[in-house]
Amino acid sequence: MSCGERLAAELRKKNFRVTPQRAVILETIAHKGGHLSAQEVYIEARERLPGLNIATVYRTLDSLHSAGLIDLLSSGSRPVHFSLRDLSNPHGHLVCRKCERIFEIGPAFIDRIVREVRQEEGFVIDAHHLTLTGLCELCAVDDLR
Amino acid sequence: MSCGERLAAELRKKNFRVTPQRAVILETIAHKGGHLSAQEVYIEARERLPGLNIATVYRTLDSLHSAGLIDLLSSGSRPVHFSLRDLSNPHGHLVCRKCERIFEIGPAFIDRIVREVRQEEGFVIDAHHLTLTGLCELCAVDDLR
DNA sequence: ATCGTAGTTGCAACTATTTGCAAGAGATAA
DNA sequence: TTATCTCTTGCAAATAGTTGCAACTACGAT
Repeated sequence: MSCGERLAAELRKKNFRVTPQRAVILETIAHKGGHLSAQEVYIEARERLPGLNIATVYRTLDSLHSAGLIDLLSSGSRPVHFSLRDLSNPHGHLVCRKCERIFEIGPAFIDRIVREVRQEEGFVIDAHHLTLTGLCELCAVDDLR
Repeated sequence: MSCGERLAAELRKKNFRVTPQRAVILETIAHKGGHLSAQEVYIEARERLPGLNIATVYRTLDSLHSAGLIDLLSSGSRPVHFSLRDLSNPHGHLVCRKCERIFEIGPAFIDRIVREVRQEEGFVIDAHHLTLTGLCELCAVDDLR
């Protein structure tokens, strides 16, 4: 299924409409790859759709997120970042609060955590956009003061 | 150890100074309980320290957080909320993205997740301020469309 | 008690994000 | 195709959060 088809299908499910703004913003995120801030998305996307407004970008990012098309990485502290959801590879992020590096958690382990939380608490975690903060291996050693 | 003594001890460790602003802000959070936004902290704290500036509040919340005195709840989407760190009860939060309710994860289960992530990934999650988003039991049922 | 250093604060300007509202435009049915 | 119903958008104003900088002050050294 193409990117555009998925966009249409997922938005419809939520009773959201398919608009040029949404398509351009999703394509921008898909094309650039990695994690982008709302402002970065705005700057990129406006080149392809000049009249685009920043308010629309924020609202669109919200919509795309609740439609499950993009994930967000709220690394504990400030600016939330957005990335294309990769259906074939649900993964999480470990954000080191010291060196700020971001590590991925693989699908297998994510599955395990999701299963455990569902069993213990009856809560279904979103496997996509699981973000944990803490200290990476190296920084943890340093932290023993 | 009193609240003031802990403040002093923890700040010193990080080479942070003990100031009236920091004391008032920490007391405000301790006194109100629960989770407060930066703006709420500002409004409350300013009553006890009239000249207090909003920029100071943001900077202070950062400092108190990195000193480990308060935790933050960044519920996936917008405004970050702060709460006093309860040393005797490290816990996490499950935020339902549908009904927005917040559930607590108990210390025992938190410990288990922390241990598992350390084993599998060599990453040491902060047990305080572990926040997961997803769907609560009720909303998960609805979500089966 | 006084001094000096470096961390902190308040201020003001700036950037980022949200909101209300009227005009615009997808989707569905006729 | 046209009408119609809502969802969306752009705009502008409001709110939230950040930053540079000079003045201030906690606190260890003298």
